[in-house]
Amino acid sequence: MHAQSTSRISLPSHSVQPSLPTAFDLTPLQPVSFFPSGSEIYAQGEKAGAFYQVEFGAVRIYRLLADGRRQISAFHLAGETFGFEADTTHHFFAEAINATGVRVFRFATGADISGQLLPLALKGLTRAQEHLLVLGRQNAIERVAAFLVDMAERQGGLRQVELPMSRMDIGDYLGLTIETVSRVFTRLKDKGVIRLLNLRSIEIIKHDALHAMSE
Amino acid sequence: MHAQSTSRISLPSHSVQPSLPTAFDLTPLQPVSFFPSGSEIYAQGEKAGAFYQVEFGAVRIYRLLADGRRQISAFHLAGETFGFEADTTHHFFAEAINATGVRVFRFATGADISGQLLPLALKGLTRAQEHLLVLGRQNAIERVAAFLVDMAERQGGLRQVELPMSRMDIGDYLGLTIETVSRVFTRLKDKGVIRLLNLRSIEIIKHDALHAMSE
DNA sequence: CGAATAGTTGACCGATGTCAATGAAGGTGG
DNA sequence: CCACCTTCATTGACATCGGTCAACTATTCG
Repeated sequence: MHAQSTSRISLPSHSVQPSLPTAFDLTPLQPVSFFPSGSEIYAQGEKAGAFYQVEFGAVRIYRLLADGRRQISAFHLAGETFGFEADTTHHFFAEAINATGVRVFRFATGADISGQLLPLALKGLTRAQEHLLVLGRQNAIERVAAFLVDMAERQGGLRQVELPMSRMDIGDYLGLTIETVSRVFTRLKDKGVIRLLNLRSIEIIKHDALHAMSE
Repeated sequence: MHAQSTSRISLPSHSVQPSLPTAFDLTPLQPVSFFPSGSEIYAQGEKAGAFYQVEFGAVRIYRLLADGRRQISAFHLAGETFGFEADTTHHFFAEAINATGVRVFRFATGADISGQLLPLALKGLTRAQEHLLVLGRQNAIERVAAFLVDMAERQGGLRQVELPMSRMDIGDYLGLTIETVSRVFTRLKDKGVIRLLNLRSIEIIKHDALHAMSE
């Protein structure tokens, strides 16, 4: 299920806002690796030694329990960076949710890139800690509302929000089952808070109400 | 409820294992600030500009929802470091759980300490992401078992484990109520997996069983 | 020693999970 | 381009785990 990380493809027409303060000079102009839908970018236990920036598409980061229960700790959209680890081993799985282009930055051992990596790591830490509040203390409606607000903000705050991931992915991110996610979507629709344009995109009708629900 | 961060106290007799690879040369020999039980070390919204190393005692990091629900994202024990933020503002509260001594490292704006901070941030990130799995996908017994295993490991893997925090703190860390935490402790005791020596310390009788429960 | 605080236990309830049936959407081959 | 099939999502009935409320017990601190 490994992606062919050799193929070079041209950049997509829609621009990607750079999340990095300055261009990385350690490895200039990395080629973009293409990962088909569902393919693995790296696996738990593998040797780490690079980080990754999404050019287009979307990525899920997750962990598994022995019996198959899955927790998605993060989604990464275009422009976002992931894959750095505390030691030289990956502690999580990374998979392409859709057809996804990823720029891989390998770093030579010894090269000091902590200045560039630290803000990214701290951002990720804050994000993870905020997600802990959602999983630990919010009910199903609040979780879904928080998720939709977050996705909307990361897409520029537009009314229409694209959800590149399945209901199962959303459930595994929010600590819910697909049935509960589906029921909450229906409730939000019935309340007139959102509209379901199709399975993978929604329109936020009452932004304030949604924001209030997410606490 | 602010602690007097001026008082200097002598180091405790029991040694503190350093979690920092090398001594921080930016601000050598920081005094230790003392925080009485329950006092605030910093608050959400406050200006950040330092990080903190626990000398003795224990610290809780948490966030609140508007209605008072609390999620503790981390406990920090002797030797551990906390308090760095993605921007110049604290996003969480930090409180002393018990009488606690903290070494405060202020950094001048501009000073590049990313080399020292990055490994700490990455460790925290991995910890937070692993905690997401617990909150998102594990039931009450598994959560408490995982908590006890973690506390035991952080205290050197001894049979006897000190729990410096209250049942309420444990509940707010694990996304459970105090009643559920208490019931799980009782069940683990009845199964002969642990013994309750007193309210704040337990003995692990069947370490393998406990580890298996935590998945 | 007594009051206040923290923890335990029990009865009951409700939110969310489980299991199952139905419906919608997307991909593939004719 | 359409029909079929597979996959994904929705909806309903029911079960269960953990929360809520309340009473009781233990511990700590003045």
